Formats: sequence, C-alpha cells, structure tokens
Amino acid sequence: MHAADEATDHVTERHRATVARRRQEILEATCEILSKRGLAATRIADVARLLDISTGLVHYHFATKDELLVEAFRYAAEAELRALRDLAAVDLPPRERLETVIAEFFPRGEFRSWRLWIEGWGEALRSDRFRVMSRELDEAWIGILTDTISEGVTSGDFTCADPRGSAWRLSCLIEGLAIQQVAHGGTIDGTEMRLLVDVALAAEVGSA
Amino acid sequence: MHAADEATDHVTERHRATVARRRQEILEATCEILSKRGLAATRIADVARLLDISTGLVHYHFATKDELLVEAFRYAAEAELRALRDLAAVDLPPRERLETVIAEFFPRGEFRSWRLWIEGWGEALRSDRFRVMSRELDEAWIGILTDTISEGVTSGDFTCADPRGSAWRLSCLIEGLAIQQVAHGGTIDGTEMRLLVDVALAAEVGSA
DNA sequence: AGAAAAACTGACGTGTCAGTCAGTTCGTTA
DNA sequence: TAACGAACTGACTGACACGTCAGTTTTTCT
Repeated sequence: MHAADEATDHVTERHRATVARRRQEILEATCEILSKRGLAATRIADVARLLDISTGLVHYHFATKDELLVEAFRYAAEAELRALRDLAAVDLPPRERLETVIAEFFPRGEFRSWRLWIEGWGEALRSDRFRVMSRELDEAWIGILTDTISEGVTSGDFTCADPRGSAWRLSCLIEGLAIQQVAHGGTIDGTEMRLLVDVALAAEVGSA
Repeated sequence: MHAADEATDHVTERHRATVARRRQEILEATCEILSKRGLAATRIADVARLLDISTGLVHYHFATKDELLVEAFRYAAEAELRALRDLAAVDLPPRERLETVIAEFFPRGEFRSWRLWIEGWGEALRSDRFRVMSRELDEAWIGILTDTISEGVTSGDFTCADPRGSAWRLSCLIEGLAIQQVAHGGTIDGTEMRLLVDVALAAEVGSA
C-alpha cells in the first residue's frame, strides 16, 4: 500500500522512490520465502540472502519481523484482488466472465497464493491483523463473485434465487477443494476439481 | 494408537499401563496447547506446566518435539474419526443419519478440532507426515459421508447420481465455511452456515 | 528385604535468531 | 567541493527453547 503509493510519486524524489522500491523488493522476497518455507520457518536472514542485502537493511525498512510478515501478506492479498478486479471489469458475456473469474481463483502452477492463504488462516486463529486481512480478502472476492452472478441474472443468462448465497457456496467449495489439491497434494487433481465445481455451478446458476 | 492398544492390555501390567496413561495425558495436553497457542508457539515447557511435570518427562516419552506434535495430531484425528464412525453406525433413517453425521462435523464450541485441522493444513504444505495424516482423515470422512448418501439412495430416500462427487462437494463446502467461522470469526455464524449447507444438501440428495 | 528396572526431576549445554548499533558508502544539495 | 543525510553493513547480544544427562524416587520382581 505505502510502497505502491510512493512508487507513483514524482520520480524526481530519488530517495523516496528508492525506499519504495526496496520495500517492494523485500515484500516480494518475503512472499517467496513464506510460500516456500512457511510462516514459522521464515527467517529475516533468508529474505536478506535472497536479495543479497544485510539483515540490518530489512530491519531498516521494517521495524519488526511481525510487521514485515503482515505487510507481506497485505502486499500479496492486494495484488491478488487487483488481478481479480481487473478481470471482472473486462467486458464479456456473463458466463464467460464468471468462467474467467473462477479460473483466476483456481489453484495454478506452484500454488504460491493458496499456500499463503492456507498459512494465513492458521495465523488468523490468533492474530487480529491476519484475521482482518484474510477476511477482507475473502469478502472482496465474494463481492466480485456475487456481482458477476447478479449481472448474469439481470441479463437473463443465469437462474439464481440468491446470488450472494450461491457466491458463498461456490467460494467455500473452491476453498475446500483448494485445500485438497494444495495441502493434501493429489487427492484431487485440477481436472476432477473443475468437474466437481462445474456440477455445483450448474446447480447454482443453471447450465449453459 | 500405541496408547490405546496398551491401555486395553491386562491391567495387572502396571508399568505399561502407567506409560500408556502418561502418553495419553501428554498427548491430550499437547492438543490443548496446540489449539490455544498454535503449532509454532507451542513449547514443550507449556505442555509440561499444564500437567505439572518436568520437561524431561515429556522427552522421556517422546524423543523429539516433532514426534510429540505428530502423535498429538494423530491422537486427535483418531478420536474424531472414532466419534464419526460410531455415529454413522447408529441405526437411523438415512436422512436423520446424514443429519447427525454432518452435525458432528460442524464446528462447535471452542472449535478445538477445527483449529487443529487448520493448523494441520499449513503444516501439511511441507511435512509428509502431516500431509498423509490430514489426507487420511479427510478421505475417511469422505468415505463415511459417501456411504451414508449411498445407503439413502439404495433405500430410495435420496436422489443422487454421484454419491462420491456429492460427498466431496459437501465436505469441501463445509470445510470452506468452517474456515469462515473459525479463522475469520463471525463472517458467517452457525445459523447462516447451516442454511447455506441445507440448500446445497437439497441440491445434492433431494429435499425431504 | 534387597536388587533391578521404570518413572521422573531439574539444571545445564548448545544453537538459533530477532533486533541493536556504531560506523561506512553514496547521492544530493548548497 | 564540502557538508549533510539517507541507505546500508555486519558484528554483536540477549533471550529463548530443545534436548541431554546425572542423579532421585517409586515400583516391581525375586
């Protein structure tokens, strides 16, 4: 957030621009380490080594490890939301738009985002800051999904008595399936997951 | 597992019975601390203090902290499964049985079990032992759910083309909702959760 | 009763890591 | 070009927690 704001400031302000870039670099590196090693095993020294800087510099930009981790999660969550909002804003027929948005949310590749969210839920059990962040991310996603369904209902493409309820059900279903795929590893693969969701999707908004 | 086996041995064998009881006490205490403080913040000293024993004694029964944590999760998972299997074995009409089994799986009270599973998913991202345990627990639960639905189909109480698919969808839906309730705290309360599941349930097996 | 084994204690060694700080480099400004 | 301050370094420290171990208490066995 800070980093993003400052990055768009006047480029003439070299010092602040450099700070913003460093902060972002450090946050990016922290996300990388977090998703690889996990929250508990992430050391400030790991982040520093990845960027080839001193541990002192990390502390120069982030007072405590806690602050670094919270900011890193916020950074990742905001990037995720931005991507989802951009996709939802593309002008497409309702069914394709819904398809696009859901595909973006699905676990892909190395599951970096999903690994972070799964870690985040654990942390949210005890940390107010994590709980609020995780919850806001989820609610924003539910909002996008609800709007996408509602628009389809208005246009007559979808049949759905309760778009918000359907959005919650679809979202939670995908979350549960993501756990199977990402944490349990291979209980359910991408194809099966898609199939399971498609059946639910047909039940929620009607089939094509 | 070990503890349970040995506890049912001849009561005359005092030594082994005592070991079994201590192990179980320690595992129980560990689960308590785990759900309160979280995996990363759980210290062997916490467990010892809760039982008013020395840290040395914990190490006497469990060589390493890792072993203690793994065994504690296994202990909790087996207790959960035993309770579910017992419930599923009770002779009830299909719809009531399904209702009972789902109610048992729902988050209740202090969410001790669900807090453990959420922590467990995070650990499963990196630990083979946790991944296998978490996965086995989930698959066993899916099995129970699938059987319960299938019996309802056979008896004609349910309409369901794909009991296993339905079981996966319902299970993942409940997991996702449990995250909302337990980790995000209050996004969705128990009543709303029940409502959302009931709609899905009707879609999956037909309404009463 | 006496020996042996099991259960248990608590102090200590050891490694780790977050956070500090005195000092260095480098770009900017006057 | 000289002064100034922001960005950065890396060695150090203090705390903490796992795991060990020598020794103590309690139980079992003969």
